[in-house]
Amino acid sequence: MRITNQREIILEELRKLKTHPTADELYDVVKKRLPRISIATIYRNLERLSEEGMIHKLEYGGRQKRFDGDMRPHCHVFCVKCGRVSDVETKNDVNIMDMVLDSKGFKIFEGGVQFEGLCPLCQKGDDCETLQ
Amino acid sequence: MRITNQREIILEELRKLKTHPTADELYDVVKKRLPRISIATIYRNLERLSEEGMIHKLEYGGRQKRFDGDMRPHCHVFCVKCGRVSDVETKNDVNIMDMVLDSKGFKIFEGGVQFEGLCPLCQKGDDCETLQ
DNA sequence: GTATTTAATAGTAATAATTATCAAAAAGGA
DNA sequence: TCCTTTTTGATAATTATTACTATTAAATAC
Ligand SMILES: [Mn+2]
Ligand SMILES: [Mn+2]
Ligand SMILES: [Zn+2]
Ligand SMILES: [Zn+2]
Repeated sequence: MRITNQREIILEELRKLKTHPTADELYDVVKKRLPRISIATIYRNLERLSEEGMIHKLEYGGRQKRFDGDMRPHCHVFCVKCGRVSDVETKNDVNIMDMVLDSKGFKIFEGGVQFEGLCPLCQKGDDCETLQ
Repeated sequence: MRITNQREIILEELRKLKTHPTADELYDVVKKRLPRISIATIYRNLERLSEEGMIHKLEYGGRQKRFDGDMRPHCHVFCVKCGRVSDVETKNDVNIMDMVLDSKGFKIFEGGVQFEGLCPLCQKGDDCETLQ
């Protein structure tokens, strides 16, 4: 995979963020360094980088995918109201993959615990849906 | 909640299916019994039934929502290629909620294990994306 | 039983997120 | 440098979902 300037900066900015941004949220950040970048380039590269195993694509509830530059294994919680995602610190004494008894023919290569909840903002009753 | 004919048949057909159908997949099934039903009625009722806790809405970010008429607690695996969802049988000896050490201000009310993998069709290399 | 109110439906328009397309530019050799 | 391949920016197209609205059906009041 070629390391273009766009690709490098997208990865760099994603890694800086601890917010698990959506494509358009990351677009807003990257635009500050590359004002002429296209949203399509963001989508394309996030897809590509996750294929290459350099970032995580988070397909949790909510209508938008989110992305994570932190490749260390860890759990997430997502807000069922606004879709925000946060890391969760957990005890590390369970091997999830060992729990499977029957996967109905699916080849499983990843398993993780996901929590659902309300983010601090949504707990306050803020209508933060639109900020998502 | 009124029990209309449409609502009843949507619930009935969803419960028959073990496939975790999308709204449009269920639409195709229900149409056989109610040829004049609207896709909007399917969406509306699936939303309503899940609000009432009668069915599960399975949300995978950036993908079509899927629905499950089986309310017994169980785990799912979804195919990262085509989005199909299947039940996973698991050992039932872990209390996920006890694993949390720090949820960064999120109020957590549910936690579950979710698996990612490839469905039997996608393993064969079938381009089943369109059949989804 | 008929009138009035309320909820649900079908059909379709609007919206939001993502993906596809394509000509131009950039990257990486030979 | 010249040639080939990859990537990009701009935008069109698609997909999934939600919103809207006139009509119909159900429930309740009279
Ligand atoms: Mn994370
Ligand atoms: Mn299920
Ligand atoms: Zn929230
Ligand atoms: Zn598949």
